[in-house]
Amino acid sequence: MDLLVRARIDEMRDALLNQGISITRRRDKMLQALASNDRHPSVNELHAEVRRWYPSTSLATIYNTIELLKEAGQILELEFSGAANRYDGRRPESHPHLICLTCESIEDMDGESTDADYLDRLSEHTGYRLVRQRTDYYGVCPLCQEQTTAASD
Amino acid sequence: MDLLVRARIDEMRDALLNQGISITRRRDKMLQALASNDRHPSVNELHAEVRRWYPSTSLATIYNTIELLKEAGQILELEFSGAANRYDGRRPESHPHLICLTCESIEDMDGESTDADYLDRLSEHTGYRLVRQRTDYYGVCPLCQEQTTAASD
DNA sequence: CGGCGATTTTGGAATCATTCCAGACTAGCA
DNA sequence: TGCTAGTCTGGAATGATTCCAAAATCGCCG
Repeated sequence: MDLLVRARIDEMRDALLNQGISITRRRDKMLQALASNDRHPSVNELHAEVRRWYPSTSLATIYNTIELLKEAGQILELEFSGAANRYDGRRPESHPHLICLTCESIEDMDGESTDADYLDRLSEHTGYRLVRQRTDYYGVCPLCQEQTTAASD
Repeated sequence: MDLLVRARIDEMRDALLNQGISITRRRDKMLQALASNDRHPSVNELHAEVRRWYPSTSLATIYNTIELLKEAGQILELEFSGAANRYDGRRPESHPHLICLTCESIEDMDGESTDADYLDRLSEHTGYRLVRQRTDYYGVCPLCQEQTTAASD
């Protein structure tokens, strides 16, 4: 397994333990699923993955674990109204994404994450006590562009 | 009525007419509601507003009109998964918002909107054909901070 | 004015992600 | 083995959004 993935899993594990939350088998599988998947999985995808090992796992457990991870600041939630939310467990700090409106793929964009300093400065300026940022770009990914072009020939 | 509001209503009206969409009485009220409300109303709030004039108006009509406005590029939709979507009919181009996690208020942030040039340059760089951007900052607004402080005394 | 076809609107049902909850289960420990 | 706290399940509840067929309305022409 990728060293970075393993490191990330440990990071999440430690963060949960620090909050007095135990790492059950299902939770552990979920951390693995999150750390090793860079496609920003939905709850259903995580559910399917954990089920491969523990078939009795219910959806509620996935939602529950996501809640715990959010409280520990170890997961980034991308909200959508029409479709299911998507999650980034690899980089929990705010960072920009490229979202394809056609195939619903989501990928991390180059560029650094928003750091606390920046939010602090902006908090000063706006009067808000800012805690996170969301920056996403919507469009059509290269692959979907190709397929559209091909289809119209 | 504010001149800018009136101008904005005309702008939306023209955009719809250009697409061959007629301005019915309900749609007209909805344009007024959108142009004169800077709180980023939800569908329910728009519904309530239009109902003040046409009490029989159904929710479906509001959703329907929003769809038309989206197609005409005349409204900005802010999606949320837990809560209702919110709409900005005053500035339909992508621009950043300040969102209060406590009272759910949303306000426009100072600063210019994302212009097409910027998206074009980023499209070049990423390979995506980008059409819009979402940038929002989440935190606690000044008013809610006050109230928290007061309550803890 | 009266009727006609096209568009709009209604109201209720359907969908679907998410949340809630009560009861069943499990792990760790005495 | 039995206890307790924490976990998990399965299903029901919630709520925003979408869908759809029937009713209402509009613009237009005779």
